[in-house]
Amino acid sequence: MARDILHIDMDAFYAAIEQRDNPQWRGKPLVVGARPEQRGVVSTCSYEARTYGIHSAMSSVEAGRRCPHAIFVPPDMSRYAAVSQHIFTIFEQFTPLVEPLSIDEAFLDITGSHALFGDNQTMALKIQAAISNETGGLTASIGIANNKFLAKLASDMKKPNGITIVPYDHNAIIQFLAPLPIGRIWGIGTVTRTHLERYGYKTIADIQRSSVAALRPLVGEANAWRIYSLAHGEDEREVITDTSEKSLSREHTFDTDCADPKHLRAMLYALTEDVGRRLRASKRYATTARIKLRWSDFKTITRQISFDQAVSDDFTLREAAALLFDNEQLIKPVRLIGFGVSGLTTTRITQQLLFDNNSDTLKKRETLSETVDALRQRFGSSLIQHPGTIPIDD
DNA sequence: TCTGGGGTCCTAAAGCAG
DNA sequence: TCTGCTGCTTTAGGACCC
Repeated sequence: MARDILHIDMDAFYAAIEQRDNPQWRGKPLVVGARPEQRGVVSTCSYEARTYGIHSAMSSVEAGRRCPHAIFVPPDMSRYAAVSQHIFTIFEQFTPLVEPLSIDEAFLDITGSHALFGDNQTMALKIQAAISNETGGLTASIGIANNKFLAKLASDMKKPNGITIVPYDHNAIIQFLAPLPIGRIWGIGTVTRTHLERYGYKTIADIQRSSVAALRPLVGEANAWRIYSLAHGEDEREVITDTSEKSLSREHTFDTDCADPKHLRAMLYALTEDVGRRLRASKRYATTARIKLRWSDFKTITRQISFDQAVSDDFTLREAAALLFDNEQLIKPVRLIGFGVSGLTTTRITQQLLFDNNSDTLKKRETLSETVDALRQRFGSSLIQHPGTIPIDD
C-alpha cells in the first residue's frame, strides 16, 4: 500500500537556536561544540560557518584553523531539548504517527491525515509555517516520499527551509537514485563505502546493476539485502512511535590522557552514579553493565558483565564497574573512560544471584540510592558523594 | 592530523549444553 | 569417557547515525 512519509529535519538546529536567542551572533560564523583549544568536535555550525568549510564532526582545532574569528559556544542541551519538545507537539497536531530520530528530526506518516490538512505539499508548508511561527523563526527542511529512506534522502536536498518530493513511480525512483554516490545509502559509512569502491561500486546505479549474491561476500548477508533494496528505493520499515531506549551510558574524554588508576577509578564511579541516577529516574532496571576504555592510541576496549537480577542501585553498579576495571591491565594512558548499562526492563527480573546480594539487600540499596537522588536534587549533586568519587567536570 | 558523546545494530568468537 | 557436531547465548568489537 502506498504511504506518505515525511522526514523533517531542523536546519542547523543548535546553531539556529543560539542565533535566535543571541541576536548579536546572527549572520556570523557560529560553532556549537568544543572550544578550538579543547579536545572535541563541532556539534553543529551556522550556515555562515559552513562557507569556511566547517561542518559537523570536524575537530574543533580544525574549525578554529579554518575560521579563527568564528564564535565558539558550548552546547546547552537542556535548552535545545525544550525547543525539541515543542516541535514534536507541533508534529503530533498533524498525525499521531511520529517517530523521533534524534533531537531535531522525525519521520511522520501522514497517509491518514490528508482529509484534515490537505495534500503532501500543503501539509509540509503548514508544518514549516507552524514551526517558524511557534519557535521564533526556526526553519526545517522536509522530504516527502512513499518510504522512510527516500523521505530522509529528500529532506537533505534543499537546505535550508526546503521541501523535496520524490516521485512515487518506480522507474522515476530508480532514475532519481541512480546518479547518487553509494554513501547516500543509509548504513553505508566511510568503511563500507571505501570497501565497495574498491570493487567498482561508486554510484547507486552500480548497485542497481549488481545483485544480492554479488554484494553478499563484500558486506555480509543482512547488509547485502538491505543495500540492494534501498538502492532500488524499496524500504518497508514502518514509522514506529515507541522508541524507548535500549541502553544508557556516560563517558568522559580527559583533557590529557590519564594513567593514574585512582583518578580513573574516581571518574568511573562518577560516571556510574550518573547512569544509575538516570536509570532510577526512568524507573528502569538493567541486566548488563559495561565499561569502556580508550587508550592513548585510540584503540578502544569494552568489558561487560551480566547480572542475575535486574538492578538499578549505585552500589551494585559500582561493584560491577570496579570488578570490570580491576580485571584490566592499564597498558597505556587512558584517553576516555565510560560506563553503560543495557538489557533495560521496567521490572526487576528475579533469578539466581551473581553477587552475594539477596533481594532484601538489593531493595535496601535501591531505597538508599533513591534517597540520595532526592537529596541531590534538592541540595545539589556535590553535597552528597560516595567516597572516592570526583565530579565529572574534572 | 584529529578523531565527543550517546545511542543502535550486526557479526564473529567463545562458552556451554545436549 | 572422549570427541565431534550443532545450536543457543553471551561477549567484544566495530560500523554507523545524529
